[in-house]
This record gives sequence, C-alpha cells and structure tokens, in this order.
Amino acid sequence: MSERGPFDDALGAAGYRLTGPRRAVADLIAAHDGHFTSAELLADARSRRLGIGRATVFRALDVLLELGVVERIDLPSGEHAYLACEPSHHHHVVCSRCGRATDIEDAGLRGVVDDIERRTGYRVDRHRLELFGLCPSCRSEQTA
Amino acid sequence: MSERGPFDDALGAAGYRLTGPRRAVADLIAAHDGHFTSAELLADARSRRLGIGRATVFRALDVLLELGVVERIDLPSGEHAYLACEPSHHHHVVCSRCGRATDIEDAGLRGVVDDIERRTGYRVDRHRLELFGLCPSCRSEQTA
DNA sequence: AAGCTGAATGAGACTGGGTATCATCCGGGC
DNA sequence: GCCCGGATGATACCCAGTCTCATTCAGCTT
Repeated sequence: MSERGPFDDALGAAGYRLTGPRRAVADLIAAHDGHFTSAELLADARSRRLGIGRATVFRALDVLLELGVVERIDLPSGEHAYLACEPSHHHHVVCSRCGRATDIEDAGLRGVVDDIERRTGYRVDRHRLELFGLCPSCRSEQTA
Repeated sequence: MSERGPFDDALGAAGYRLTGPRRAVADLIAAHDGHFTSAELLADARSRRLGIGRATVFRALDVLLELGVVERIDLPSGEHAYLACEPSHHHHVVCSRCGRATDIEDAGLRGVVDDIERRTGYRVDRHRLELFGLCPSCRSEQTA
C-alpha cells in the first residue's frame, strides 16, 4: 500500500506537494472498487486511525478532482458520489447494483450534440452524460 | 396569478390535494423564467409574506418533481437547481448565462446508448444528459 | 545538514440544503 | 356542517462541504 500509485504520480506531476495525508487519501480511494461517498472516505480514515482531518479529506478530493483522476457523479437517488477514473474527457456507465463503473468515450455523442446545436441554436460548450444500469457480472448473477 | 395553471391541473389529476400553499409554490415557480434554487424559492416566499414554511416549500417541490413538471439539474458549478418543464422524458440545454433552458427530445441518444450497451455489456436502464452553453439570444447579445 | 517559506494540515466552528417531528389545520368526500 | 387523513408550519436536526487560524512540514536554497 505504500508504493507510488497513479495518484501520487499525478499529484507530483501537477506541482502539488506529495504529502502524507494526500497519499493516505489516495490510498483510501484506490482501495475502493466502485463509487464512494465523502462520508465513506471519512469513515475509512477514522477507522484506520490515520489522524486525517475532515477538511483535509475534502481538500485532497478537490485536488484529485481537479487533476481529473477522480470525478463526482450524481446518483439517481440524488446523492453525490466520487469515482476514480482516467483523466481524459469521458463518461461513465455506473452499475446500480455493485457500484463499479466503466469509462466510455464519446461514442457518437459528438454527433448528437452537433444535432442539438443545429436544432436549438445554442452553442453547447459543456455536457454531462451519466448512464446507470447493470454491469455484465451483476446481470449474470441476477439471472442465476 | 390565480387562474389554474398547468401545475394545478397536474396536482389535481394525480390525486394530490389542491391546497393553498401548493398553489402558491407553483405560482412562485411559474414566475421564474430559467432555473432556480431552493434558496431563491424560499426567499421569494418570505418576501411575499406568504407564511409558507420551509418544509412546505420542499414538500411541494418533491410533489412537483414526482409529477415530472419540475426537474432537478446539477449545474456545472455543482449546485442543485430546479427547472419547470414538460413531464415527458427528455433532456435540457441550459444557458449558462441567463439560466433559461430548452427541452430536447432524445435526439439520437437512443442509438448512442444502444452502442454503449453493445460495447460494455451493461444493460442501461436510466441515463441523464445535461448540456450547458449559450442560448441564441445570449449569443447575439454577446456578439453585439 | 540546517534554514527558510509558503503550501498543507487539523480542529472545530460554520453554512446551506434538505429532512424529521409533532401538534394543529383544512380539503373535500360524505 | 362533519369528519378524517393528508397537508401544514415551526423548529430542531442532520449531513455534506467550507472557512478560519494557528501549527506543521515539503522541498528548495545554501
């Protein structure tokens, strides 16, 4: 758990200081498979007695969000959750059963956006697409 | 401001009681052109001395959300906002300058979703697409 | 290796959106 | 008009996220 992971690299590369608390938060995030809430992160940190303050967890999250290695998603329930991912522009398909997510690229969305611009006259400069459903393994478990 | 609007009709049709406070909240919402936050609604209600409680405003919002005549959107800034709209499934293009929104239909998104299902193996049963940009009139104002 | 300096931290107060509780009220079916 | 359960208002509460500020520490300089 102490070798340098992709989070540490990203932090260092962007000129952020590589501090103990930031690494610790990155480790906690890396230990999560699917999405997680801030409350879960805080609970993790507390239960491991890391002595990391509430504000620090949120600040570390902010940094990772800015770097694009973590994204915030809005679950259908309305709650906010966070998700580790690749820093390029993309979207997510989120499994509503196990919480794991798969990154997807623009997948023809560009054309849809162009079409919408043409029909509405808007100039669209930002969009968000979130998909929810069952991942392959949860699908087969459900069938069984 | 007291003739029956689409909100009142929707309320009645769904078997909800047509109460004074609910009509009042619906009127406040109808008076908004673009999106609005809960804080704005509460402030409106207070400034008009309607004597409507905080909880009632949120409860009325819940009902209207459930009916689909109001939707909750997540602005790029991360704040929540609400938006009056048609109750059918659709998406929004939101003007990031004036806050007004235009409803759009699925616009080829169905094909994109199908493609994603094929490529990822997920069964997608819910999605959210939000677009942000400049509406035609804000575009021309900006040019001028 | 020690010094320096500003970024990062922890503790905890604070804010703001939203919910829960509960006694009272009132819409609308009779 | 009566009645009853749904709706309401006041208010306490909860939770996510932010702010403040004194202290610490990463990492450059020497």
